[in-house]
Amino acid sequence: MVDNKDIQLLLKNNVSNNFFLRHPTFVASDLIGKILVYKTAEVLLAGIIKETEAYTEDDPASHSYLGKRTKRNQPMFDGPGTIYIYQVYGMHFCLNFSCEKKGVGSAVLIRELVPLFGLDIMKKNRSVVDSELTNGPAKLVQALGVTPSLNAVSYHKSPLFVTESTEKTYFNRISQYSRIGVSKGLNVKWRFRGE
DNA sequence: AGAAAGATCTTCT
DNA sequence: GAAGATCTTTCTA
Repeated sequence: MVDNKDIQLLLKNNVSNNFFLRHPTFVASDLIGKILVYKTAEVLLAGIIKETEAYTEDDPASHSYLGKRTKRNQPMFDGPGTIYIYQVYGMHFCLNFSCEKKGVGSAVLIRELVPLFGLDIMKKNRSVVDSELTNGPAKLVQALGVTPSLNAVSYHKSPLFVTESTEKTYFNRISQYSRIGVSKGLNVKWRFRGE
């Protein structure tokens, strides 16, 4: 938990332009412990990123496998930091940030947050107990009140962005696991989790 | 607590 | 027509 002064400080430490211009496994790992912020005229919400997954073009579990573009996955190719929000199972939405240079289809899925600021609004958006607010990719999207209207928006111009933590590392270590909910690509440990 | 089913949209076969 | 980067509710033990 942080107070108002802390959160204002956090807003000033945006990650650099080159942050997403790397292989998604590096980005996914480095995102652990950083702060995801959603700031609009109405709300200011933030959470510590706890779990992520990387997806690439040569990855059979990825929407961008073999570099194939579709109407849905286009934001994955639109340059580093482009927001990619897709719908899963017909009813939920998941948030990703595109990685690597424009034209390469890769991304990092945000899977879990530790709620940090704006808990009251998150609760209103989800009506569940605190521990269930943002512990899943579709849950955190709902808690933040993010909608697909942000899909394909560049991270630099969006109300949704990532900042450095002002504290030293929030987690003791980062563990790697196989990804969740996929039937292919289970040979790589591209799920990163702060413990 | 753990398993199963239901909700219902996009993509690929 | 089936499967999927999921979550919630309901059932069973």
